[in-house]
Amino acid sequence: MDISNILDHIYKLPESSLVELQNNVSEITFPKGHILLKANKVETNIYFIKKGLVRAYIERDNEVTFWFGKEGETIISMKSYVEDQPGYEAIELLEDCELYELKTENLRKLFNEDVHIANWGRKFAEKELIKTEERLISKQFKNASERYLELMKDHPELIKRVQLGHIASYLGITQVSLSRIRAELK
Amino acid sequence: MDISNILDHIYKLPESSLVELQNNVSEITFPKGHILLKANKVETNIYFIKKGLVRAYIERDNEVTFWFGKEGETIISMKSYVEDQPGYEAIELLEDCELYELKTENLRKLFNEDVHIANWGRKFAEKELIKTEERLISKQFKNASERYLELMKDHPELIKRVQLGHIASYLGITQVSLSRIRAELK
DNA sequence: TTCATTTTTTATCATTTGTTAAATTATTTC
DNA sequence: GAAATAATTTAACAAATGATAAAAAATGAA
Repeated sequence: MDISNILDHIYKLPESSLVELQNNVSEITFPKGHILLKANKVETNIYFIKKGLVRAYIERDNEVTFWFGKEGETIISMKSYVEDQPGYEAIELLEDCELYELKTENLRKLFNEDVHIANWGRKFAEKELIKTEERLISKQFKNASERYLELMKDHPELIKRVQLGHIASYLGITQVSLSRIRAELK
Repeated sequence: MDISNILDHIYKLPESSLVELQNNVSEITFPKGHILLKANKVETNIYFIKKGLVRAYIERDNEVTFWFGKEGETIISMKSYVEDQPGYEAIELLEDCELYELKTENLRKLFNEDVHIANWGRKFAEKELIKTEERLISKQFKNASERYLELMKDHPELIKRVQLGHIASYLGITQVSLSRIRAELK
């Protein structure tokens, strides 16, 4: 997936602003298993996924995956990006990845200089917010089995590309529970 | 809580932009019990709470409260605001309220004209996003009793101002379960 | 292919949360 | 303040999910 498509898909930018943003982006690749981002560190970049699959997770006694990112999506440590503070999450590459890298510092400059890019940044946060809000509500309304069916419906490819342990923790249940749910659906 | 404090607290605005925003805001009051916003309707305003307390909820067979707003906070139907589509939530006033009203249409104009206001809007969405993300993670990590303790710690005043049925549904459990949890904590 | 390792499933029992109904306590209205 | 109404707690049982362990299946490496 091309960088201009990714940027434009978030919010339609005038050509000059799009070019300005693209000028600050560089390409980089990492192998499967690479830890792109460690917890408790301020991350100074954001990334757009050209190709591949990643997960964001938090480690305590257990390890909880709370986000998957695939082609076209943005990898961002919200705490770093918004508050310049260390984030709680780590990012692991689940497949070999081709990424576009953008320095947060440069993006901030563009936010202050270009009203279109500022609105692009606003739209990005707003869309992420709606997605997160919908997940929260889904968690409040639905039991584990309903949430699994919802995920199968909305993101069938994830089930194929990601191992069940990660899916289970994303759904907020144990792997054993997910296995049981799958067995009951047969 | 004064409107300039509320606006400024989200993101420090230059005086001229602050005035510009304030010029589009009017005051309005509603009594306790008033339904400010109905589900499945495009809401054309956003509100800032000068005084009072509200909740956002969704109705299905049961009724689930997923947000409380108090002094200084912003009442917004994200679906309406971001996508111009009917929202799923209703907003009920839990106390008599004094609100500041701002037409989404006017705000959108300002976003396109004033880079500071665009960044103000960006910061607003980003901060809401972090709050929502933290709630989602709390839901994924903690059991009901831990979530109740967390709420008591972070928002002790809510427990006093809101009846337990609403608190319970906010926490994602039944009122009976919350009662049991409270009994066990004694 | 074969062996070793990892992932997924199955089974059993424990714990948490849900459901329903009734009892108690608090609040509102007259 | 008394009666009516609403909110909260308690109790008993049901359902969902967690924890642990072992078996089965899938994957990867030599």
